[in-house]
Amino acid sequence: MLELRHLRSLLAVADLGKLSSAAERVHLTQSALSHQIRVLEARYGLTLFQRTPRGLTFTPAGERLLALARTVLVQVNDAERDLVRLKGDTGGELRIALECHTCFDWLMPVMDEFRRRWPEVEIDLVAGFHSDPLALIAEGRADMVIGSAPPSKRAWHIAPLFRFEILAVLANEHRLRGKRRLSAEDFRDETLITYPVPETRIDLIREVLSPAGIKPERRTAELTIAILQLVASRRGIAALPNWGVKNYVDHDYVVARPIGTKGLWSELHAIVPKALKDKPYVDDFVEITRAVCVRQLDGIALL
Amino acid sequence: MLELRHLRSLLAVADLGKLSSAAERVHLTQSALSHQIRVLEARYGLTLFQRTPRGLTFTPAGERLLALARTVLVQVNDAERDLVRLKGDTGGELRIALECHTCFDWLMPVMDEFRRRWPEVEIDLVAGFHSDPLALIAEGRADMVIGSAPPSKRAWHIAPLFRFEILAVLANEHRLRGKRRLSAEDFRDETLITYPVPETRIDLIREVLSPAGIKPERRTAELTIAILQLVASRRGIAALPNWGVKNYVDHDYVVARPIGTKGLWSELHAIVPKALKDKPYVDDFVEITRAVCVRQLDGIALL
DNA sequence: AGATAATCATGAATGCAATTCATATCAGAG
DNA sequence: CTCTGATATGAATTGCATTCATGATTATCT
Repeated sequence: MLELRHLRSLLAVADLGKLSSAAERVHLTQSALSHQIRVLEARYGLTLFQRTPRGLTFTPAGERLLALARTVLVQVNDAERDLVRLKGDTGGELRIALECHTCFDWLMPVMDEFRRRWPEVEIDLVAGFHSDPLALIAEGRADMVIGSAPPSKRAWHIAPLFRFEILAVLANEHRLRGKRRLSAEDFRDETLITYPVPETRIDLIREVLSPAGIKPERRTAELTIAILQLVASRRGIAALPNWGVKNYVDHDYVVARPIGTKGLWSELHAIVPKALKDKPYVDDFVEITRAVCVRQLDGIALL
Repeated sequence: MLELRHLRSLLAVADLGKLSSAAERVHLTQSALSHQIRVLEARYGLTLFQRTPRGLTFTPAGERLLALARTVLVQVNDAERDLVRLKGDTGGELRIALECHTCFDWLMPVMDEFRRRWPEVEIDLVAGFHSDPLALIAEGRADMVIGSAPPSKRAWHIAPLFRFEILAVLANEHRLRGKRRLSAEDFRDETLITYPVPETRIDLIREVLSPAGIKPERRTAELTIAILQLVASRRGIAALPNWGVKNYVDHDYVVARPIGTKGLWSELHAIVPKALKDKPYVDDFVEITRAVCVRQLDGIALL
């Protein structure tokens, strides 16, 4: 008998293309998923997937079930959200403080979807950037911080969002453009163009340059596009998320290079006070964020 | 985690109002259903039903889940039907022969729904009434007979539909109207108004009157409404299904009385040749019939 | 009232089916 | 030809839904 569990698995396979990754997402082993699919196929006497050594692709029958999964699972989620609402304790506010400027790029669609799902929750951005955004929570001026590494875990509830690579961005004619990847040394005589935040908040400086004892000139700009203009007109180098510059690189406006031998990676988390942890809309915000970002941000990896 | 099994149970409870009957329909024990519901309620921290000693009624939360069940399960059925279609072997014809005239009353909506679901199957009624409808199947002139008791079980596949009571129908001013129930003896000096079919096909005669050696006058009419007119104008007594006369009784056009001490009950089955048994649309036809009839025919009991 | 007949609830035992574990198999890349 | 990364498979295991046996509750009948 068909169960939602099957549909959830199907959706995971569709999203990730491979049994092993899909299995992880639904908290099963690859073997379990394989068995599950085999049972389904036997039940209907149909092949649902074409097996290839690089993953699974859906047959028409598989597609039909997948379509069912998509519509049904959305309805199930909607219903469960309504139940939470019926239970009360659902109103509230969610004032979000950002640790990094680039988050703006994806936050708007997330907030739109959130407002649709939780009309009775007041969601807002805390204006401006602060040296210690976590303090904003402590002071009661924010409810959630979206930012990097979790600090103590004791006082806060931390929901992992995703990982992304920070790339060095160069002008097309830059002297370093020939290099496959940049090292700390390469930054020595360059001007670094950043958002106007303290050095400790800039991963490149904190993780790479400071340890190497390198302290390049700095110049700041508020907007990503302004930073890119400065880079393109050869005023210096920037370090930006891969998904933030992809479009500009694709259009040959600038070039991007990994930093260090393994690349410079950064993680984003949603941090809320323990008291908010059980508010149902907090989990949902995280879920929406992950879904939206994985869909429209190229080159990120969910945590 | 919510599963379709839960939604199926919910739907059964909604339809039948009682755990024990609902349990039967989903092939579980009453206990299992009770546990299942308790798990659901615990999961959402909500009460889904108000318990009364005469059954369960839905709370708003329960209603919400029930609404989900209704939409989702329809979609699941549609999808599964599409899968069957994708597998092929789905075209065909379904020529139905009726054993009793009253079946017309519910057959049309059933056929409408069937055509919607199986557009590629040609469904038709075999015209006219025949003394031995099963012979029509043998002769290849029909694919399904809807009628009473299964004859041999060897040669045919039999799907039970429902049970209903046959009531004696009297004019409002009839001399027998004072009696709570009618016995065979009561028919002795009456005229029996029936459809124009052989005596052996009339349950009242076969089961009640013949055994008692009573042979009343007969008069026939083709249409139910014509029979009722004859009854109302005191030309005789008729014996008709409870659901067929309910409306007329409710409007005081005629009165209806049970026959014999236990009432006279009849069963309807769908009979198909073994060869057709595995055609997917045959099962679906039966399912549609049962669903439509239980919804719009008052006083029947599914078999 | 008291007994009766319905209903649902509950806890422990059970059993089955989904899952895991360990391993095989397969295809393509280097 | 091996190594890597994927799925498949069979047997063992386990988790959890289900059953069994009984209790609790409440309306109905006498």
